[in-house]
Amino acid sequence: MLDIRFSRALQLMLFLAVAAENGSAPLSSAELAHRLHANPSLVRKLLVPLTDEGLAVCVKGRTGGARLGRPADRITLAEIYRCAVGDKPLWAPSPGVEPVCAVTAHAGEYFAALTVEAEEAVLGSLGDRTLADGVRELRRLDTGCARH
Amino acid sequence: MLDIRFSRALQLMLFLAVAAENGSAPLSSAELAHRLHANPSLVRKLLVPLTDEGLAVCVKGRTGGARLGRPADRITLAEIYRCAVGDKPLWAPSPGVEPVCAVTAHAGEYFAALTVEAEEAVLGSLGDRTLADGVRELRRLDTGCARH
DNA sequence: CTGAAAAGCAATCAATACAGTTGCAGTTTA
DNA sequence: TAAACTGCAACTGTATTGATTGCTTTTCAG
Repeated sequence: MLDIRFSRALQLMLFLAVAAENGSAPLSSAELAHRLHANPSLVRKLLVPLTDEGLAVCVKGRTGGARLGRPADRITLAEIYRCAVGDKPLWAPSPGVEPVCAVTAHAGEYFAALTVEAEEAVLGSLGDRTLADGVRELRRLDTGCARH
Repeated sequence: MLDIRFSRALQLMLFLAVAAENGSAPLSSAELAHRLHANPSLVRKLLVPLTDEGLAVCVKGRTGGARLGRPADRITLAEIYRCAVGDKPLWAPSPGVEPVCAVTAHAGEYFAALTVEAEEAVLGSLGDRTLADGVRELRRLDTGCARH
């Protein structure tokens, strides 16, 4: 399954982060949609879990829009990941019907433990990076390229 | 999407591992299919990448079937994972069309780096465990349960 | 106070990856 | 030589999820 939700959510938060740096007004879903090449309604759907967790804040009404819920250096990519994929496990277990032997009886259990461990590894790697780091990295890539 | 290929491949290899321990004949795809509650043809499809990498060996003809390609203590779960999911990245990037600003220009690059790092973390966690460890763990879970 | 501009939300459509099946050709051995 | 396998290609079905549409509600500028 090609899941692009994390990628989308990350890009969205990066936009909000640079807007926060510039002190600009909240970004409307239409503005974000344009930058993401997506539909405003889709952007609002992506924002739901992010606002639920306080990573973003949406203000309604005219002149409304979205902005960061906290400073970018206090938002980790692990948090964004959790919002984007929700409770979906990293890997799905094969549909376990009645086990046919002693070994398979606990295969589901074993696999679940593996999944948890792998997810922790992923979150660990993402937890080391903040949104502010991401913005810095993008700028570095950009200026590095501009030199050529 | 919920990808159950790794789970299936792992179960398959566990079956082969216990068969190897018992010194029994190669397991036919029909036998494996029965234990996995699947179709023999589907099992053979799952076996293709595993045999390509030498983790399993399939012998054709009457009395044919599948067995481990190496001792179970020299097969890591990371190898099984790689076979099961192939080149599919852990996360897919959002379809990157023309970037609209300097920040997004390298977002794909940045995201790819994140993906690689996360994949390495996952493979690291899986690389610590061998198939033999898995069999031991399943037995432990089984006897632990039987005591109650 | 009123209209414009925004978010929020529900229903629905559409693309696609993947699980699963069928059928047959090739191979080996009892 | 026939049975019991694997190998392989083509196909179908379906669930997930990306994406759209069309509303209602909220807020603020003028």
